[in-house]
Amino acid sequence: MNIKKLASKSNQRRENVLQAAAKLFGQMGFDGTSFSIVAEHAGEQKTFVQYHFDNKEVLWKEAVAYVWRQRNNALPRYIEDISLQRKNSDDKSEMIRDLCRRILQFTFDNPEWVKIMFQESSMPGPRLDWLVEEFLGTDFIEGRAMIELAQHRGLLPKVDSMDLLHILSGALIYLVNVAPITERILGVEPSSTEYMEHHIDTLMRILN
Amino acid sequence: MNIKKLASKSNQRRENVLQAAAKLFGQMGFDGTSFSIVAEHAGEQKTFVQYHFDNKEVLWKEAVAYVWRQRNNALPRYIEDISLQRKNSDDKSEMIRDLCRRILQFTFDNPEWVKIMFQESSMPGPRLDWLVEEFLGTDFIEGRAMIELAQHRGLLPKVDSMDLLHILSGALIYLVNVAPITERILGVEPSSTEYMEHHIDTLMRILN
DNA sequence: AAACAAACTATACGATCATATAGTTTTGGT
DNA sequence: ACCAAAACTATATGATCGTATAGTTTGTTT
Repeated sequence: MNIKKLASKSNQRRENVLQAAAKLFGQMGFDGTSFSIVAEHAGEQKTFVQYHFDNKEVLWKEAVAYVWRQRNNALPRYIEDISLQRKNSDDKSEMIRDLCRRILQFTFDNPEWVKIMFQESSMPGPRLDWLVEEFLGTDFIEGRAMIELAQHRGLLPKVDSMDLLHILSGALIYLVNVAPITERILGVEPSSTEYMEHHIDTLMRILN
Repeated sequence: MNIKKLASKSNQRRENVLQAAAKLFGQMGFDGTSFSIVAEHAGEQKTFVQYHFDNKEVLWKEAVAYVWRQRNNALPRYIEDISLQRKNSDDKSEMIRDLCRRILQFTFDNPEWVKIMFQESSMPGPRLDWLVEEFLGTDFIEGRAMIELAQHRGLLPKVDSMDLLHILSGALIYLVNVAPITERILGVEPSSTEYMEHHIDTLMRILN
């Protein structure tokens, strides 16, 4: 019954709308995204979108929740994988490097979560409050806890964990955020494996 | 005559509009900013704004140029100050720290340039092309040159200069970008001198 | 002071926005 | 087979968007 509901044709159309909405909200922002555009990108009627999502704020919230659901499906598993995968002390540094790699890869594949976070942070208001309460609060706290775990194992320098979280997040996310600019200026593709690996190499060298 | 033009009452009103427009474009994005809102915030009529700036794209470009004019008035001077200020080898590390401090301070005071850069980078198009050609191209090249100068003087680790530029920029800018979030979660004010100094301290300790 | 250009404003227009409501189709239980 | 409810769609409304144009004020030159 639950499965049936999840797999139903209706829900598939609904999910399509959420996917399109998430992408568009990330690209065009809240104001730049309209029911008509979302519907068009999802191959649906505008009224279909409005039927399933009462108003624009509801659509936005559900789209954001959709994005974070994907993020939580992907990233925590990475982290568990990594914390379990402590075979010998040789590949200790390999662990943190792998975590960076996975975060970078996920963010390149699903940049919406960062875009939306930055958008709302640029324009603090009720939507940012909701974001913090719903997702960002725990994200920050868990991120800090992970940093402290890595520090305790000697994988990261023992500086203020919140600062280090910001520095690391910034270094990784900035790469994704300015990727279109870098591509235009240097003529390289920052989302390519080679570029990412090179960037992480540099980051790791600095951290040791 | 030129001075008269710059100081004229008319030009003062025009500059006011540009200031309001820059702030609003940074906060609300291109789509979220309208002639009426800009006019309202500048204390002018909508048609006054439209008279001076033929269309929205012109208004946006002139607002961006206004922001970069301010940035170039402020930052390069800092850099010159710093490169001239090499008294003894003791305060070498103090130089790079001071540069970070000034960039951070300027960005907290004038966050528009980062916001606009990220907005357009999220939604690549003709506006981003214009931004790159007009400002970002030289910014990147000059930034890298400055990193390499600092590396040559032994102030920064000798890793890939472009990567290091991204890492440093990211670490500094991310702090500003998530400041409203940090404030809500930790209850501290990231733009305060104490927080900034602490953050830079951590960054410096990692870089040495 | 007359004339003319530049600076500014009032008004209007079509498009599109978010939203509301009334109507139609599809579905599931009996 | 029937019918009520759920799912979906067609159409309408008022607001605001960017833009255009015609009209008014202001300033300068002669």
